[in-house]
Amino acid sequence: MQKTRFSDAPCPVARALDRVGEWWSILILRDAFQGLSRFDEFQQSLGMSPTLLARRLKDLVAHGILYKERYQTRPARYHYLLTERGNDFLPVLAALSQWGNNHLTDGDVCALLVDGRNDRPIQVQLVNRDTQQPVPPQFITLAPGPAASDGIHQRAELMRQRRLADLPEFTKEPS
Amino acid sequence: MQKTRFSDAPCPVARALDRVGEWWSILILRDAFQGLSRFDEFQQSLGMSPTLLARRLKDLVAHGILYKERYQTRPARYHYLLTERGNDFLPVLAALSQWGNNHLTDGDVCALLVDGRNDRPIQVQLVNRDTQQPVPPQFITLAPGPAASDGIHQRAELMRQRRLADLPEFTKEPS
DNA sequence: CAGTATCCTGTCCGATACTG
DNA sequence: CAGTATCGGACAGGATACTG
Repeated sequence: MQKTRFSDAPCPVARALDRVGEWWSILILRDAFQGLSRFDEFQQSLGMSPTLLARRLKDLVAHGILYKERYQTRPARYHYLLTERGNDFLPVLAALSQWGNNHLTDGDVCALLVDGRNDRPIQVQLVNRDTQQPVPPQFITLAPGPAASDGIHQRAELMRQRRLADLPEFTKEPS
Repeated sequence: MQKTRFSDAPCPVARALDRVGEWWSILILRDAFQGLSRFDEFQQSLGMSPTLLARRLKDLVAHGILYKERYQTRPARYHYLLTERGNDFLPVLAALSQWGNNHLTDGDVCALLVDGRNDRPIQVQLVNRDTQQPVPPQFITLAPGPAASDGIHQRAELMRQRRLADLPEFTKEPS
């Protein structure tokens, strides 16, 4: 809305960051997935100023990630709910949460992904779209698509060769 | 390093954002996964000022996501490679990329996830960790872990009930 | 309850210039 | 090539007060 730094970038990652790149936006979405919907619920949970919260909510609504709905007429009460686009954001949150839990906590895990039907833990995984078979991360490349520039194509090809040829290089740790 | 806004937050998402919350950090990682490693490669690809790039690289190294290595002695040449922690970040990038491609492009897909062994497209999926079976997103809840507060537990339980009881609510689109 | 209106500050970031 | 030094602007974000 007010900022358009990467909104016209061809890269989907950059475009995504243009929509949800602000810290608070992602934390708001996290809370939305945990069931929060009202203005004051977000404010209390996140401890942010109403001004900024209003700004972030407005942006998320403008980008079609949340939508605002009046759920009560007298007095008027609103809540913010996830659109389909917003719901589709869950895997990002899941991946972020999984990474955070694996690498950034000291054993005090505080948020887990579970299947609400049976409380089984969930894991993010990368799978072959056709076969549904899991693919080890070291084989995956962020390949450029049709809209990418030539330079990117060359880089990507080089990277793929490297990863396939010399896998140990990519699992090596700093000395 | 210089900022510690959420570094002590119990939520893994918040902690993750504390490490890679800056726009450029994620874009640097994206490029790292595409094979870039040298300072000037990043700079040229991202078009950012050397000052800022140095700062971001330093942060990523400090957080153990990249590591700096001299690959040539005379003259000294360095490159930045992904640590294991950095490599584990791929699912996040994948999820972000998938979301961006599905929702934020006008058909001009520019980056795809593929299995480098056979060029098959990759998809991010949420699966049951034990059975490896895919779980539909609407059943997934971001449940609080042991370290979460009571309030969060209550919210989460409420959310789970809502999602399980009234699924249509969560797939509804704005009028 | 659900925000808006202001004011202020930190810092993210850009641009340019310079060094081993 | 691989950065550091410095300056300045824009804006995210904080704090407080106020309204329907």
